[in-house]
Amino acid sequence: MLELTYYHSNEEELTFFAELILPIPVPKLFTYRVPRELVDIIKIGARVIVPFGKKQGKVFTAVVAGLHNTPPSQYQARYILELLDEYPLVTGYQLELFRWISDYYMCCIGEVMNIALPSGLKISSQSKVQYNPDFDHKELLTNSEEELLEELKNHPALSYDELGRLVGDINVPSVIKSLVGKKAVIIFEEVREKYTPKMVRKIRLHTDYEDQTQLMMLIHRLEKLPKQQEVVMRYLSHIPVQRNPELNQKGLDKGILNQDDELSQSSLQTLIKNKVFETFDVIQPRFSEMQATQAEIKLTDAQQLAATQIMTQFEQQHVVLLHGITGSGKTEVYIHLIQQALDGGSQALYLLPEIALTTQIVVRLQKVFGDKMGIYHSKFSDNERVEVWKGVLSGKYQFVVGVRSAVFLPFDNLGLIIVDEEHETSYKQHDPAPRYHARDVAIMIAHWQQAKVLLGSATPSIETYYLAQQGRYGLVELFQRYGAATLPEIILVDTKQEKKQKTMKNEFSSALLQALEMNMERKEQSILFQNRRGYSPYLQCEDCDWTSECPNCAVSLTYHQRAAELRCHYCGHKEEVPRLCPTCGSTKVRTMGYGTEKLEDQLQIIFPNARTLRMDLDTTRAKNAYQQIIQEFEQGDIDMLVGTQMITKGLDFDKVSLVGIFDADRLIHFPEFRATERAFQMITQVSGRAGRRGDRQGKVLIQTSNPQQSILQKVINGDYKGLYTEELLEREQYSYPPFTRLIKLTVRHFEQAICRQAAERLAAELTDRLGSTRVLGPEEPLVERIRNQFLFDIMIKIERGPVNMKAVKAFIQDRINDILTDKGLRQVSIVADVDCM
DNA sequence: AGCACGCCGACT
DNA sequence: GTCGGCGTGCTC
Repeated sequence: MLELTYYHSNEEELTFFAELILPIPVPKLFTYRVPRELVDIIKIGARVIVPFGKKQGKVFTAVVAGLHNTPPSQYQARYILELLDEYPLVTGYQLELFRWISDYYMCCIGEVMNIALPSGLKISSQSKVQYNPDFDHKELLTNSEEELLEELKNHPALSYDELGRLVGDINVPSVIKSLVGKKAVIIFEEVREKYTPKMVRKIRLHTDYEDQTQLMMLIHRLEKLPKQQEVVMRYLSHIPVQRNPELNQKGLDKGILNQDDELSQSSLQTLIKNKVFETFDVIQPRFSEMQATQAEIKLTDAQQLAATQIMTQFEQQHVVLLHGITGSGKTEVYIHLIQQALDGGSQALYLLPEIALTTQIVVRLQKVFGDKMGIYHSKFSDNERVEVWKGVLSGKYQFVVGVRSAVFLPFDNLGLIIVDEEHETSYKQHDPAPRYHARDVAIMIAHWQQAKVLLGSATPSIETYYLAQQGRYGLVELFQRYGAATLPEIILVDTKQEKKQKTMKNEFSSALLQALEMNMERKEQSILFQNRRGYSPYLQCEDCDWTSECPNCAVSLTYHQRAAELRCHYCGHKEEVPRLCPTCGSTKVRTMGYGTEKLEDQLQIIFPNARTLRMDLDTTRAKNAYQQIIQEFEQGDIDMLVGTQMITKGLDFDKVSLVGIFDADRLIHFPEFRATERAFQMITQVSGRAGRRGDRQGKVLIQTSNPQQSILQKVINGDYKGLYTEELLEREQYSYPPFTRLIKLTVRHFEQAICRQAAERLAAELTDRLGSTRVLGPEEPLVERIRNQFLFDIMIKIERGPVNMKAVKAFIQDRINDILTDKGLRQVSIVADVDCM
């Protein structure tokens, strides 16, 4: 008896449970039972496959966040089906990071994991439909059922999505449901490993012939078979089997032996059949193994000084801001510091905004770091991203250059993180959750791993510069342009005046036209910046004032001439261009305002001989289009490049000596508290594209209706500090960052009244506790309806200082939950954006 | 997020 | 009368 009791209790203790992160937006972990055979090998940070929900066969990939032996009291835990990793795929630091992000950015940990893991690491099941070959009651079927079944007969198995694409307007789920009832089809869950290593088939000489005598005999034996002999000789010319048997074991790409003629292919086949050669498969990395070719980079005196100052400041500070003007050669300083970090045995991460991570910079870094460097970019395939993840885990990649999401890679020994173009808003993820800021996350990670953070920018964000001024961050300045390059000359063109004098040609001032013409004569390139894509932002009828508007959103429809359609930039809605005014039938429908497309059009009319290119979201949608345009501009005989903010970063062209900026006023007067800062940053950035040439000063022409505006004066003088001082005063006066932290709550609903009601109640409840100075709104955002959902914004401002932000966020979350569970306010959705931008 | 269960309008 | 619409609530 005693013994039985003993065994029993022991068995209970041996039952282990795992706390799992599942990729679903639910604010909790899920408890699963660990099968006995996995108890000893399962580890925190490993991935597992678990069944989930009522549906048979539905599975998810989850990550183990904890292990214990306390059985849940409220429910029966289900068993983990499979363990995917022998070693943790997610490090302890990452789990801590996931938790921190979900707390700080007010989202679920599953949402964090979902964004953090490349999808190649997440296996999930998908319902598939298959034709039942035993079915023979065709007479029972309706038309649409028959149509669906026909498709299923022609394919092995299809998902609902695939079926939907094959058969136009059939309600796939409901028809499938009835087909299942009639036993015409079978549904099953398919689980598919997404990551597949790239395999190459190689051949090597059979081990027997590594022996010299054997090899000689073989060659002799092949005297009468010249083709085969030639193949063997060709192999030996690539692989000196005698001198280096290990090389033989590594083998040779099959392609190399039979690349030029097909006859040798059959000879090779025979040799393989006769066991002279053997084939084998090896995993090949998707990234070419590039060796470093440049041992060291030379720093100018100014760069060397900056590097030394940064290192000195790192002794006191965890974060240092490198304020260096465009073209001052910050990259060399970065490379130098990364090298130092790697030499010290730690890892390094170099973050860049998406559009700045170009081939130009990658090639430059590869020269120095070779195959020690991983690249993490959204344009890369899933398989490639999985390889970088695993490469960081295994230690293959000590250094990664990447975009925002690279902060999620499994580093555990970072020494240095560089956040270049620190002020860039694309570091903040907008949608979906987690709405994280990669710069701030990087600083958190560095804090845990005792790494240093270097923020770089020519135009730092006000927040960062403020912290540097406060002494919270170090500050190093680099104001000398690299080489003999000088800053461009910036000229303000008064469009109001030119309009009065009737010297404008369409959107072009005479000053800009003259400069463009001169540049063409000199065979130098020009860049024209207009931060608006499409032909014109809206159409308008001259007779009745009708304007083109999106049926789903509260915005105008943009006219795209090339595609010959009207498009909504918010929901993607498209419609045909009306020939006559839809309301009054007038023919006087005009394009109003202008985007990049219209500018390109007008350029071609004004300069019929000019070769122009356009770079915006519309021309760069294809996979390599961005790269192609850059290459064409660099190498082709292109005179002018018209583009949106895409052209502001990462492009270093030698022959660009003129930059034209349109509609500066629209940038400056955008109704948003960061507008001035943004405008300064953007205009300064674009201006930096000019005058990179050492021999002659570049020129920047800014078209504005009010050249007196102080921000433009500051741009001309490169007066960042002036801008900062002025901005800071405003920010303090109106309680904006850096003096406060912002949390924006967006309330959405299909009915405006319900949306307003929910928002008003939420705002009232928040104000009740936080006070009316801390809660603004609810207020209709600039676009008050998107995809037929009405929006209301509530802005919460919490002053920096002794405020428990955790408690504030918990309170806000409480109030949100209160609204969401209210039966009277069904289907309201509320999104929190912490540190919104 | 899925997905199933469950309660009210247009069809045999 | 049912079929199927989507609103509601749960998932270890």
